[in-house]
Amino acid sequence: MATKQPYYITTAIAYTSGKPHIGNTYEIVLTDAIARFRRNQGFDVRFQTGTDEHGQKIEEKAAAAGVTPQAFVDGVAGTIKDIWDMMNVSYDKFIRTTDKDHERQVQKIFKKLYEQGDIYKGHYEGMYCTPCEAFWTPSQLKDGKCPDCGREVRPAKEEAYFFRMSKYADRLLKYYEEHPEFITPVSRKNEMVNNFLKPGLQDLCVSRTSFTWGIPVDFDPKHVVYVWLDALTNYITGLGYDADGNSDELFKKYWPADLHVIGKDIIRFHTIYWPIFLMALGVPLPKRVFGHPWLLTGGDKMSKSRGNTIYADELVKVFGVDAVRYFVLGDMPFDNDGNITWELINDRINSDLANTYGNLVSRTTAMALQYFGGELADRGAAEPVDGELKSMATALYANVAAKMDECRIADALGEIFSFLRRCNKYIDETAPWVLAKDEAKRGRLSTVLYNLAESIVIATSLLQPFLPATAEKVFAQFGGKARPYADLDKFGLLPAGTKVAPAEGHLFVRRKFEDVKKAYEELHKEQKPAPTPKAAAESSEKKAMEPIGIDEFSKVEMRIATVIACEKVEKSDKLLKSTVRLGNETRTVVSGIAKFYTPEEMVGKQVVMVTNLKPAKLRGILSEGMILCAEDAEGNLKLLAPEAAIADGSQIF
RNA sequence: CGCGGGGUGGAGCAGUUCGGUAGCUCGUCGGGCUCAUAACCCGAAGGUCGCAGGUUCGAAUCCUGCCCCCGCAACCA
Repeated sequence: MATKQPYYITTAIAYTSGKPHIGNTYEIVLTDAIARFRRNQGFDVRFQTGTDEHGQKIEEKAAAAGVTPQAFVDGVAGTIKDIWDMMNVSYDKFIRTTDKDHERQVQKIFKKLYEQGDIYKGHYEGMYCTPCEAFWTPSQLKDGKCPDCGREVRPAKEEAYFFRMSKYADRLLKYYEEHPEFITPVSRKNEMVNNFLKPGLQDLCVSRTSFTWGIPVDFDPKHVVYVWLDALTNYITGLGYDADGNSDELFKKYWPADLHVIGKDIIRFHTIYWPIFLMALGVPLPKRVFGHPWLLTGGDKMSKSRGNTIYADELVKVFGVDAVRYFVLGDMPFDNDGNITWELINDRINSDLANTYGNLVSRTTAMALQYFGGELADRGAAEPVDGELKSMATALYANVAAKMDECRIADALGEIFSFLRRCNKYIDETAPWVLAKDEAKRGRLSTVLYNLAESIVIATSLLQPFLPATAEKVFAQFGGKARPYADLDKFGLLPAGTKVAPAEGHLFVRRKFEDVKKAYEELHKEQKPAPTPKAAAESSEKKAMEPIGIDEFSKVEMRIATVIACEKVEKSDKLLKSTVRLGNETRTVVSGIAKFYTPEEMVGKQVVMVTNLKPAKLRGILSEGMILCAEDAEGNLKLLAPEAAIADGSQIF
């Protein structure tokens, strides 16, 4: 191969609203493993990742933290990059949607699509309920009135730009048919076709006027470009795509992408909107989109409010980078969501990495050193038992590559570990410690150890994309070099006379779960009072608690109230509707505390209430205040109450 | 009837597209070995494949109905 074949692979860009958890981190590690594997196969790989930094949510978070949106995203993007780097991710480009050249291209793309008629100016249209601040379609109305509050609605419009999606639907369907591997796993394809394409594509809203933290539409600056046109185009702007036709060499070389790795939740955007945008731009479509499943904790989705979030850096502190990489890669099913808990990780690391792999390396090293001073040589004393080992070794690469081609990463690792187990069995079959007792069997003993070392080099070469740092350690012990993938179909390339070096400690340490638990608790003890300075997102959130003057505080009116009646809000699982007495006035308050208090418990309780909060309607009920609660790290809520009973309506200051 | 995913031995998962003896890893129990990280190797127990019908010579797999769990959406002032 004179020139290497290019291979362009990307992750979704991470949203900079906060510190990414292990589920987000999984995606980047997964992509890294594929990228490294392709490099080892001889592809000229370009691997791009980055951050998605615009949008209303970020604008709000930044405001809450008292910083500019730019300062906010700078902090979070830094945190994300730190985590990616910690995980030993070999990306070539880290793009941020606030990069100037990206922003400029998005504006150009928007304009181009507008000028050629794919984007048009329109408006949301519908029946508007002013108190609810919501649009309704005629079919949603109940007896011609707001389905939420039952009040009158009026026709209203809000200006926005739209992309004409339906125009390209037929071409997209044809592309699906001609490229059956485009959507991986294929089961998702039907979902897309049946749910979105067949019923007819709706035009997509591509601009907003309700917030400003975004890329302005240059010819109509009260609009900012809305999410997908901004975010998805990173894949081409990161290669230097130019809407006017002056694209960089990089773009010409690497586009179309070979693989977009994304979460299953955004498959729709990558397999419908993204290809359609590209068609409109006259740019070739990516070859494949892999929608990976999610990592759940104990079967539940990770979320901060649930308090079950697991972060990569915590896991790494306890287990090490490669062990964490191994777990997320090796234990994730292809099509269904995977499960991650501290106990599962520990079990997996102990049995696979420490027992099967680490111990294999360890015992082979020990015997080579003990019997031959570390010197390896195949003395030609082959026996029939060797055959099975060798044929499995030489077939391994093809099997692993086949799984990798299907994006079945866990299965690829499974192939390698089956082989490593076979190696352990080979030791038992050949019983080198028995051979060692008989001087006449010395040749055979040497051959057996040579075969083991050779097997370890082969397996480790294939493990390198998954466990890069570990692989380096093993190569350092066994001849210093990885085996080129082109040579993996041969057995016996390790030069005679290669010296096995003693190990520097164990590759992976076995741990009892109690010890892991202790380490975990230790970690959380430290973190609570003093957050690590590294967690930029968190520290910037803390900034929201900067000092305020008494004048600002006194704007908040808080009073004591007694709950005189309380019921669950129908069809909601978090809301309680309480009627409270505030001196000679009664009010209705809706609170999200149903998970922690029953209506019966509430009645008769004295609570602390914010009384001058703008009333808001929740689930159709007007809430005239806010009952104060304290929240712990797990998201549990406890009501605040006066230390002793006091008259309703009493002021708090 | 808002949308979607799922229910397979104690745990985590394959298998379901194109029906044909239910498979893997871990755990448990018994045995072997001692080079090795109480590791390794062999063997065993353990499942009416959520429930009920149906199609079929035959269903985890196809059809119908139902139950349960989870995610999204709405709601967390």
